[in-house]
Amino acid sequence: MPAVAMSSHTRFRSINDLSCGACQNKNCIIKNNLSILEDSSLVNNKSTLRCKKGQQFIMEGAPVNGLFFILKGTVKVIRTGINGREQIVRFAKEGEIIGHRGFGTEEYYSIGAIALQDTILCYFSKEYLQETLLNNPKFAFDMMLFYANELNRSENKVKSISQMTVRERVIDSLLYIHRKFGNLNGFLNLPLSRREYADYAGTTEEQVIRVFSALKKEKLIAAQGKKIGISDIQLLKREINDHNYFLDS
DNA sequence: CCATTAAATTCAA
DNA sequence: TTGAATTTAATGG
Repeated sequence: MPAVAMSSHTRFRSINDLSCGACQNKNCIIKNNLSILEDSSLVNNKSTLRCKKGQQFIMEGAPVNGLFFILKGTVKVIRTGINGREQIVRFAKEGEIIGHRGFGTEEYYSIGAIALQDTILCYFSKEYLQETLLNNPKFAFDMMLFYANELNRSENKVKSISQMTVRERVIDSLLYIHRKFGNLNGFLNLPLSRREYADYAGTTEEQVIRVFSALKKEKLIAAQGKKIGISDIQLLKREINDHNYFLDS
């Protein structure tokens, strides 16, 4: 009789089969090209990694050997600043790529990545990726589109951090989370601490708390602990549009 | 920035 | 399922 802890939600679904063929992920570039890639050395040599919540699976400065795809869960990508301040570069969800330069000539990671929830990752080695990209134009094209989008988003973020006020940056962050992760029961479908909002918006935890309090008073958002609900998305959007910022991604 | 208090989450029995 | 322990939020100096 195996004494398994019942307290943790240990539901063993059919996640036993982690092969690309069994994957349900509609966003994954590899999954979407599986007709071409099936039985390729890339797919057959991938490895999977399970991360617990809060676990860091890419350390800044560690050597690069490949590329991670998220099979399940969410991840934050960070870069540590000069004073030890952690800047969240982006949040990533199922189907997205972590460690963008994993197949290039880069030798060491310039970013770190931490699981926000229990997460399953697929890991593809640099060698097989390079081989596959060289041989499959369609796959290479899809990858290029993904990278172009990321670059666009990253450039927008630079602008927002340098030109917007704290309040606008916090609102921008809320809208970004809403866009990307959507709502669940009227709350944003990704629980983040105020510190994480601060690290993403490029401000401090206190500032975020104060902006949240103001927004609550103005009935633009609702907050219960870590759960944030957006009450009036139109007004929020307008507030940053007036400062001539828009564009989705 | 830090200290205090209130509130929420986690953990283990 | 509960409540004690720990972490996180909120406020004011």
